[in-house]
Amino acid sequence: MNIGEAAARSGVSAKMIRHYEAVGLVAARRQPNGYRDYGPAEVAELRFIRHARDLAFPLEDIRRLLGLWRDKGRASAEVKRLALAHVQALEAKADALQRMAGSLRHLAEHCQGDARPECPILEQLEGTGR
Amino acid sequence: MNIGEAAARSGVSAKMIRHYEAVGLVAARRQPNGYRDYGPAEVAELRFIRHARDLAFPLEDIRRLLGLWRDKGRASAEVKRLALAHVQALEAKADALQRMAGSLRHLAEHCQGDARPECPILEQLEGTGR
DNA sequence: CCTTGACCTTCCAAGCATGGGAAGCCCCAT
DNA sequence: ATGGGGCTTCCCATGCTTGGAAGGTCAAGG
Repeated sequence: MNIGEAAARSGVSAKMIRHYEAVGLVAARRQPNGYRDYGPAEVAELRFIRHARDLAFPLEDIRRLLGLWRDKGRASAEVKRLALAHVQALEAKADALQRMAGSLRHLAEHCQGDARPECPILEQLEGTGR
Repeated sequence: MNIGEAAARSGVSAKMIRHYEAVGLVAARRQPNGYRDYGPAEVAELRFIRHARDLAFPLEDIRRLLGLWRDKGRASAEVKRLALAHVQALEAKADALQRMAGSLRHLAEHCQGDARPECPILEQLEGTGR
């Protein structure tokens, strides 16, 4: 099948399918006319990538996950290790964002938000301290 | 003062100071020899930018915040509006990350993580659903 | 047979914010 | 005058995705 149908079936845009091929994630055969040719196996791999991206795995992680997935004799310990490391990264990021949101929200609560210029938010940003 | 000292005093790298100038955030006078020349006002603006970046404000928001900060007759309502919108964006991102971490952690908990190949994580990524 | 439109190909670029590095100029102390 | 450190500009890379331009390919219909 052509790239368009593979995109529709996998939920990965044609643009990204070409990109994943360029970075060596999913190889595609070629039809005589030069068009990329996909079978069910490739579509499944693309879907796998999409699901991994939905969990915000970076492409390098996905490369390893794909390798493990293809390897029927893999050790699930390896997969779990990757996954838990990623969970930690996600939680660290989420915490950082949550902290920023919290302190900014706190500042905003003390801002009148009217026509006058006084504003603790700007004062905080201005401050020399950290 | 030269860019190096402005960097040290503001906590913004010289690299980024030049970038902020290139995108029109903070203009710098020039010394006769072509070096950028900074005074306390510019250093304060750079510090302002750094603090805003510490709260993950995008540069476009910072551009507006800087404008409001310079405008002594601003309405704090405008600042508050910007801040709260950003808080929402931060919390949305944090929630998304937290959700991903949660579901991935859940999957990992059901993975034996031993030498055998069975792995619910890979099975989930493989799945056609969602 | 020829046109049209939908599909495919490649390459280039932007976006976000930051950092790394090269080539060359400027200034000061030795 | 020589060396070193700071300054200048310019290009490149990161990570992921999307956009467009210019052109080739194919099927349907006049």
